[in-house]
Amino acid sequence: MSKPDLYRLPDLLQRTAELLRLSGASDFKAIAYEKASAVVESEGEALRDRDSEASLKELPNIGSSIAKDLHAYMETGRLPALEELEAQIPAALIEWLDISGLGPKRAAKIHKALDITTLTELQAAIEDGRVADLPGFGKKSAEKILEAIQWRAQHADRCRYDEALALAETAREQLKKVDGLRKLEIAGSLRRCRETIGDLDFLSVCDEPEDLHACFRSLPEVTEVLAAGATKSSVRVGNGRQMDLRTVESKSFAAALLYFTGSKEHNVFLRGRAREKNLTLNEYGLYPLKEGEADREHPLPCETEAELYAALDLPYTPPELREGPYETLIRNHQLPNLVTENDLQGILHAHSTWSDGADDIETMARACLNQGYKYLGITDHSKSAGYAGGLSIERVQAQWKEIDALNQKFKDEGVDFTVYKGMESDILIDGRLDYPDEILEGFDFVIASLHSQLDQEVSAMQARVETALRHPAVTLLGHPTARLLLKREGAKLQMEAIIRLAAERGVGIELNCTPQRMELDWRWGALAAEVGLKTAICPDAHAVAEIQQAKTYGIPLARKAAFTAKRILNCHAKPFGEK
DNA sequence: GCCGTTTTCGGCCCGACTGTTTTCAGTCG
Repeated sequence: MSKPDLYRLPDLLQRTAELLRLSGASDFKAIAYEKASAVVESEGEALRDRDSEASLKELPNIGSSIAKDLHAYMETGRLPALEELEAQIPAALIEWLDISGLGPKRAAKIHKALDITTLTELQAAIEDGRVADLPGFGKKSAEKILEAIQWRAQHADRCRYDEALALAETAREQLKKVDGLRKLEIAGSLRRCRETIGDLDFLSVCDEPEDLHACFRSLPEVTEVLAAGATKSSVRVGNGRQMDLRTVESKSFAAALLYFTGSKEHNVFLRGRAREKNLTLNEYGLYPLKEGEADREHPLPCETEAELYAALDLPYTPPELREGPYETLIRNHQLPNLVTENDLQGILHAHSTWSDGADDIETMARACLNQGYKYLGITDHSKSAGYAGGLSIERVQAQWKEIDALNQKFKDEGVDFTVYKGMESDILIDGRLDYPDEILEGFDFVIASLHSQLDQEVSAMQARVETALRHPAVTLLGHPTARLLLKREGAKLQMEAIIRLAAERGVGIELNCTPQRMELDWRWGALAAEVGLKTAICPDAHAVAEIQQAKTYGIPLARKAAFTAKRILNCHAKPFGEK
């Protein structure tokens, strides 16, 4: 019998937790499964070495009950705890948990009282008044749930990082005008630089909180006010996003910023750490514990997040790394020194009018020069990309001549700037590249990318990409899955094997920072660091205006994926060595 | 369900807001 997939296991445990909540079990029992899910995820393939219940039980947060379950899974590919729950609770009910305002308790209550399981039935039950009549519910609750169901049907529940960033900046400009505003920061997943954002969170200190909140609730983008309290306002804006504004006292700002930046898991970690130090942490501050109670009279004087981390004997953890498997590195004061904007030396991966770019090579190059870069690596499309004006061999050779002439021109002008001859070559259906080897050898660097036939079955797709990675001319693998955020899932690849092979071959995997792509996905950052994978921050610029994507989106992505400047080709003065 | 240098029982991170109540449960972050 083949071995069960371990990568599915964290999801199955997560699902168990959700079903437990719906079944009315103790919330702590559900939390126990969530913790187990995190442990299993961080163990990865190493879990296979634990082939007995006893050795599984040695893992943190795995007790005898879950150990038994995990062992059963490894033997049979089935999780008994989950199967028992699935026998009791209809699968459709899990969807109810995606309805904002409807949690597990009330979902279970409606389900049991009215004997309904689908969202359609739920909607009907609200519309004919059955939900409002239930004890503990009312007209208003029912209406809110209905609105949430309808909204969910209309909007995706997240937006891209770039959209959220633009929205946040616009709101910030307006709020800044309020008199008495002393501090205003964006927190939440946007500050953590997630590639997609659910809600936007603002945190403020203000002498006139009522004015600030009134301004917030009347921003032109606001379509609905969801909550209007003295220190917290929630609104819905045009693109369907929710925005929250909280105001705190100045002395609580650092603790609140930490708290509202999250992630939830990181907060739990920090609170646990505080307990270890006989302290307690909440969004108002860090307090000594006195006989098990917080001594609220004597908060530790921390004005910045860095001081809070220091008080917990931890290194300052950049927001980007406040999720993911970094707790051990944080504890051991071994966080990587993340790349910053100032490390970027040049631009790699840009298109010109030779293929589907809007600007010619010299225009692109001079724009890079003006932005302080030392080089530009032009990578137009290869000949199979007919839709994008891919270059024939003759046109490649003509482009090389133009680049040589341009480099000579810079030299004559006494300008220290280089244009590198690159190519974004399609990876053909069988893994070959788009030109014969003697042409490929003529480039300074080659990015191999998937652009078409993305629905190949897994093993063929895997072989296709691995073949490309083994080609000696390949410098970088471009946007590995070719996903489009919130639109297209992308190619199904076994990314771990690809990252390991790329590192072994000395091939990098690009960080494509067009906001629709944002991959290599940051979730692979820890593995990439472990195997020493290289990368390049690639704006995939099709016009001068898109060069800035390297800084605006690329740096956040690279930081979130835990890259140091050293492992990033275009953070070096000579990105391809002395070639 | 997991955990333990006061604990094998009784904790488990904690506060704001809302709606349905008339003191609090549920949800969210």
